[in-house]
Amino acid sequence: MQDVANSTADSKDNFASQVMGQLKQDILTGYFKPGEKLRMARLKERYQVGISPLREALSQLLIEQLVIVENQRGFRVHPISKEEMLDIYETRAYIEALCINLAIERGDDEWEAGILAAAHKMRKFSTLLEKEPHEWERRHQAFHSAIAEGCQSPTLLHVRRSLYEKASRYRNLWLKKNMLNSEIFDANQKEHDSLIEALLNHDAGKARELIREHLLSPSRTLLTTEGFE
Amino acid sequence: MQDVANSTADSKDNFASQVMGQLKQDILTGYFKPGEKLRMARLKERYQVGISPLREALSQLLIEQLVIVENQRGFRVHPISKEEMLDIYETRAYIEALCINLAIERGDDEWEAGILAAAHKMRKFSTLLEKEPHEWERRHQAFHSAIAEGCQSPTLLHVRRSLYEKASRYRNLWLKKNMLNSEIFDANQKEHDSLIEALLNHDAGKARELIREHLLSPSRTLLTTEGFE
DNA sequence: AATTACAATAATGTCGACATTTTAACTCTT
DNA sequence: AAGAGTTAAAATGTCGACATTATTGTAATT
Repeated sequence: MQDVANSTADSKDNFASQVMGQLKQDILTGYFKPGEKLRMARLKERYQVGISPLREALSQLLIEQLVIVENQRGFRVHPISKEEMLDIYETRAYIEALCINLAIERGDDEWEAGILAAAHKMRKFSTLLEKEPHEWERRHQAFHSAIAEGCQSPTLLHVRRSLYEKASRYRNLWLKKNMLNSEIFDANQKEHDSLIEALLNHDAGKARELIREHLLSPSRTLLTTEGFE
Repeated sequence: MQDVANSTADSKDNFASQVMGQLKQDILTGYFKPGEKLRMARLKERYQVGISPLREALSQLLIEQLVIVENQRGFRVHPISKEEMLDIYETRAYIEALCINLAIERGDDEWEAGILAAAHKMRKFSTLLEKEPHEWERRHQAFHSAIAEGCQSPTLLHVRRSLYEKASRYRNLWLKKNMLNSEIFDANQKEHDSLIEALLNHDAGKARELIREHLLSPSRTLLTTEGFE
């Protein structure tokens, strides 16, 4: 609940916070390409702010490892690599499995209800997948978040969110290739159903196995995609 | 290896990076108390830099959740609480157990050698514990890092490091109370020995159990300490 | 005496300007 | 024509200054 300030840039926040949200989106969605130089003059013009808030925003993204900096040579978008992708996805799988494990231990009726509600909203939108992929991805993420939040650990959920964002750039590459592939999409839906079943049955072992496969299969597809190294 | 810039403030780095390291230390060691207001004039004087690098450094610590910000009301040191402490320690225990699990799977002879070397340096220093507690804590941390690095996952190790830093403020409270308690200290040493034994035997279950106890027992002691809420 | 209204004081967030370093372009030499 | 050395242009990192907002202190009213 403490991260809500990042998701929607409230006008009450300072420029740095607002710019940091927009800049993060621009990096995650690929408007700024991996490795690309982030020239101050261009950023100033795009976000309509001075240098100070820009540098503050970039300093934050530096910690989140979405940009890199070289002294006197400015900022660049953090490069992508197969090695980093595999490492992020692998770690994410472990963290997500951990969240689910704890959620099954600690989750109550409200938790289960939240999952079913989120799953419903996601399914209802599946016909609009091609028209509004962004909104679909949002609901997909909300579904998985509803599951993970059952662990009730702000610290662990913060780690999870950070890894999700780092993985976003890679997933967006995957989405561009596989979004319209209905075979893959249907298989994905089935995986969600199986996962829900395992969760409601409190079958932690099965749930861990399913989430691992669900998260890692895109990374295997991405390995064969061009645009790395 | 990519985080090395943070540990020692190289003169090649810009002011923001250097100040961020010093400020982080000052927060972790308690020079700036939890909840304390961080007035710009004071920070300017202490670190001998202008406002711009200061705000960049604070922006980074904001993401690391070591400071908080309220619009037009400046920065404060992130407050501490029993709830946060328990959550951080609990999460840390899971992450550390995960690192150890993977390290036992993936670790080679060099990994085992590194652990024994770090353990030796730590033991050799145990007689100087009272004179130079800071150096002892450094070696203690190096020992545990040597173990965890066997997981060979930069992403997971980054998460681990971040949690270690967040926990530092709480551990420093603990150290002030229990550093000179030789009974606790000796028990600690024994826990290290048992852990090493389990690691060399590739007994993942036992190692997980030991590290969990090793990490969580200080948090239980801290629960009874004054200075919270 | 306590509370509200108001004034003065202080602190923050942002911008523009300056010095320094990097990058690009150009000339000259072999 | 290719490469090294030099010069011009551009970009970065830092500081001081300004407008805006919060905080403190004081006076007036009930």
